[in-house]
Amino acid sequence: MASIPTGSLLSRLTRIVGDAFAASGADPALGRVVVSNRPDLCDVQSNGAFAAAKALQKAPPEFANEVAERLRGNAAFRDVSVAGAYLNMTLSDALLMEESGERLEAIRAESPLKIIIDYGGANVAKPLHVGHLRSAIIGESLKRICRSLGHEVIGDVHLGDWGLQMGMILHELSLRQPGLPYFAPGATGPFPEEAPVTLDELDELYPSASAKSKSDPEFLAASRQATALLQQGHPGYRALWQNIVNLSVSDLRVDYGTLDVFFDLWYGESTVNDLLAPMVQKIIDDGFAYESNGALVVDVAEASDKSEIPPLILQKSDGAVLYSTTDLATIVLRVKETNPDLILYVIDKRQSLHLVQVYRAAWKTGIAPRTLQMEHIGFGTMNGTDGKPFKTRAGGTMKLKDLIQLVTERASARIAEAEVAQDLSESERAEIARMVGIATLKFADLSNTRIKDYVFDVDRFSSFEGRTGPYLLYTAVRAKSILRKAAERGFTAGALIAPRDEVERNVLLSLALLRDRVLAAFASRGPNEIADYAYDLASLFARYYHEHHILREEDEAVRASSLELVQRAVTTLELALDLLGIEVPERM
RNA sequence: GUCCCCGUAGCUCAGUUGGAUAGAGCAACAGCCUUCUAAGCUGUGGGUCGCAGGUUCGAAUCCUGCCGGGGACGCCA
Repeated sequence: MASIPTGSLLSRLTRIVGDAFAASGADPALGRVVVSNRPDLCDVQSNGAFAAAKALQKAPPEFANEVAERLRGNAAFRDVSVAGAYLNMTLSDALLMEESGERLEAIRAESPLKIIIDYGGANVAKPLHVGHLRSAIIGESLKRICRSLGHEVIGDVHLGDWGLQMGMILHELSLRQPGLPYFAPGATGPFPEEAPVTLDELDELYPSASAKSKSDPEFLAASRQATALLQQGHPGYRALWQNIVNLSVSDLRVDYGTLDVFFDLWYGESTVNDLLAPMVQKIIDDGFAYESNGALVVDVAEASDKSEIPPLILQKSDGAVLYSTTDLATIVLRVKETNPDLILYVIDKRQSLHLVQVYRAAWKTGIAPRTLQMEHIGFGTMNGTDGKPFKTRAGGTMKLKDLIQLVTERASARIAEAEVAQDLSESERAEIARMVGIATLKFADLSNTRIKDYVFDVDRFSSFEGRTGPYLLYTAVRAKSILRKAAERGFTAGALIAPRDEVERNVLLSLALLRDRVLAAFASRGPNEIADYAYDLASLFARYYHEHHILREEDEAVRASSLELVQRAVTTLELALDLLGIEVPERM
């Protein structure tokens, strides 16, 4: 163990065991090492002996014992035993101590990928509501996970700013305030710099227009026409649209900022407007598009499809484009600007068919090289406790702002009740309350499997008990508090000594598994793997500091080692939480 | 109708890609605050993994068929 190992703990052990498998004539891939599901027996195990023995036509226990014998000399293990044909390994203290450092650099990709993550899903002029929460939270976490592996990642909010909803708003405004200069026939400007409505008015405008469009066909037709005019460059509509976008984006930045969600690009569907016509023309020229029922479409069906995949619509019969078209043009732009290896679309799972159409059309028409991977990172619906899509108690749509305020207020109340951080200023306590509230929301979301619907229970989430974001923060904050008090007393961390008991050992093992969990989370695009890990580590650590009073420890070497362990736990826990997009306060 | 996703403890959810005795939190019950923050820690009880077949040395996990829930299926996003 002289050289600094690279990779994760399990990949390193898999290499060792794989070599032993190979030396016994078996496929080294069968020597895969996993965390033990029998922690009473061992730390890690390899189950490949069954399959390897079968291939070699040997008795499984015999093969397992042969491999075990080869492994017994290795300094990585304190003990290697065989049960049936399970290969059970207990790690050496030296290995545990060495691997329990954070060392994320050991798993950085050798050839980093260029990745674009398309998340957020905000629509201009529509307030963010709880339905937007998941895309923002999952996307932000994936962005951080990808970056931690050294990939070059660009997060793009991809605003919905070019579709029918804009036409509805423009038309509604033209009815309410027909005297505005934007609507004067033939007007070419100059137009006002500021939007003619406030944010509050805007919040009310879309729901109102949307409702009208459902009951009033004339209104809908006029909205469609306004959409088409906007897209074709009507000067007044464009000016008004820009004013509304600016107003809305400034508000979105605030909300996303409160959530600690940060985008590198604030592009929207409109960004690619100038690319649309040439793109469509080229698709026509190349023979991929044809007219069908008045619309211009591209076939994307394939012979192997289990059900019929309808063609992608490039242009509606009224000449307007829709999101299929802007999504395609967005790929044109992304290939041109970034030439990514991978695009992740963090979008509601119900849009899977749409995305399949887009990928296929992009590959087929040559817009995307075949080497460009595009993946739909779908997620389930956030439901209320009744199992139906989440609504407020009054039955309305809950705005994200209101939800954030709600969890923040609960956190604030808890801080006051617990009488903590009373020496801090009001604004500092407010910031802590925000962090606790955001941790509540994010951990609740990210600890669920992405693809499944989940129940959003405000009462449960803001109770802050048990397996919650606040629990993780609390554990980390207490650990930090120990370090702070140690520093006040002049105690310093020192060399780790061998773990004294199972509790301490379990913390070391958990710390050593961080890199494996990050790799697993990347592979599955599943932040919940990190969320599970963070909770496991936090609860093991909580048990540890309950059982070992660190500052009262009189043996200096033990105390220094314990402080080192606390330091590693804090670093690792904070890192895991950071990958989830969760910030840890100093106090709470 | 066709296709996709889901079904695990009373409730909300995990389950390391096929491994041993299926795990957490909440709720219930019993302990622990002159001791580094009790938003905590320890313990107890609670399961035909929707049902039935199949593949395998081995299945909550893979295959088939049912049952139940959700979703998608060309001019909304």
